[in-house]
Amino acid sequence: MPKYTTGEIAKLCGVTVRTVQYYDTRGILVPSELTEGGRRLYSEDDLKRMKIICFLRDLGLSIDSIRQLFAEENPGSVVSLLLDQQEAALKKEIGEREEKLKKLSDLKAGLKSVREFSVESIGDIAYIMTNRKRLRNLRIIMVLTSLPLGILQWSSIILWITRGIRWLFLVWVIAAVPYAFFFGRWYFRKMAYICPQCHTVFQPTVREGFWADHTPAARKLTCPSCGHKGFCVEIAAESEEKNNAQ
Amino acid sequence: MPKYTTGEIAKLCGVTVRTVQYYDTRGILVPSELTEGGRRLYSEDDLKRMKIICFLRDLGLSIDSIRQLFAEENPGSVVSLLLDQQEAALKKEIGEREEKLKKLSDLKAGLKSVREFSVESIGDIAYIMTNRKRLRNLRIIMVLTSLPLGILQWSSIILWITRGIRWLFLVWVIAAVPYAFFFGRWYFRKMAYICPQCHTVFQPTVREGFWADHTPAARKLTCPSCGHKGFCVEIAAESEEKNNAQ
DNA sequence: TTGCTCCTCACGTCACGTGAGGTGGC
DNA sequence: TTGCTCCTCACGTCACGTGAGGTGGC
Repeated sequence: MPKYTTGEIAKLCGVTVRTVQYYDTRGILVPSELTEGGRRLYSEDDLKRMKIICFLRDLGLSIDSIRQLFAEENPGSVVSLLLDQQEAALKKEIGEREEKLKKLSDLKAGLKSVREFSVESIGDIAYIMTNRKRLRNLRIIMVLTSLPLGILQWSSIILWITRGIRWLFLVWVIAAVPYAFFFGRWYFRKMAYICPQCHTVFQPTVREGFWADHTPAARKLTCPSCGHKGFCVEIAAESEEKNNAQ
Repeated sequence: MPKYTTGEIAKLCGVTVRTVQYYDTRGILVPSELTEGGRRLYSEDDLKRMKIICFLRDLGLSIDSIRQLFAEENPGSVVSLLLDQQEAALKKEIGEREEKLKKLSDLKAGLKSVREFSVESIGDIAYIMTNRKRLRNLRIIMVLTSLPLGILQWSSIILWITRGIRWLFLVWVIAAVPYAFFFGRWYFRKMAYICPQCHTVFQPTVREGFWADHTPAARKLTCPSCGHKGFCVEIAAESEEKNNAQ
């Protein structure tokens, strides 16, 4: 019957000597013999056991789980439980990492649109990312509520040009003015803007916001905190309950 | 300017007090003020910084990476590098976990075919799994080399039955006998079997293997180690170089 | 005798969690 | 004064890696 030293076991199983020693101290692979000098000697069975241990570790099972399995009277029932647990754990870990990857690529995309990068830009982008869902919802509401007026606007213009009918255009104007007034109030209460200079989140007055130059995602405003005037990214404002809670 | 305590910062960022304190000792979020009693006080800027830290930690960046980013003179160049590294690391981790999942489901499938489970069965299945590729290759070679003889066999039988021509069958017999002889020698040098009793890997004599009862994956053999007679799973033997190396 | 292998401490890793025992601040 | 929060050690987590200093075995 051949006997293996620590180093031989390690080489045969593709691990370090330290690992073999460690499994001894953890009690999952105790050498079946010791020399007078205190050196570990492993039997053929020990080697087989070590290979099983390495295989299970390679699946990600913890040392305690492996010990449990070896200690169990009828391991058949435990093994499938452990494997199912491990499968679930691995799937969860993969899910977490995929979520992180998603956030990473969002952040990267966000960074591309930043002109002058500073570490604080990351905060802005993070803020934009977390509020994006609410922002999208707000924009959908916005488009839907202004749709009837839009249709009215264009049909009245077409009628005016093609048939010379002007009264529908007048109807639109009469409808549009109060709509713009109430809509503006609603809109600038729901929206907020990030100053690219001092990274403060602020809400402009309705008047300033309404008349400000803007793109689909930003608006040229003056930051009330630092006085900087420039295009500020639009985000959804914190919800009112939160503001009240403060 | 409001000042935040450790607990407030923790609550606003969704972490524990201990984490906020820890970031202080690690030097990535040092409070801008201390009370006379030694309590930490954080400014508005500290809060913003903490939010950035939490966001980056949520992507999986290490504390040292984050420190690096804050310390950098022009962080724009570093940030994309760090994010790319992190993306690669996450993808690698996902890949590793998917590999483990694959092995797990292979092991589960293997366990289903085991009648009487013992922990050693795991070793057998692990062994089968690692050798499976070579086994498949050997079986492909086996099928391909025996294909011409098989065609000869069946065409000779058909000719005999339909037209009464017997000489082709004789040709097959003359060809098949030496083929079987050499093929058997080759086959049982390449294959090995696992004893279900003592889990030893062994190679039978050509004679025993050749005449043994068998299924596509197992063969009824007597284990030279423990004397157990029963169906032993077929695997690819260790390659000869390895045997010589021992 | 000379390398080589192995031995046992003992500390380090990473980002905190968990008490213990004490104290600040409303 | 009473809770509540916060403070600083200091140890634990998990599976080893990495020396240091010493020794066994061919």
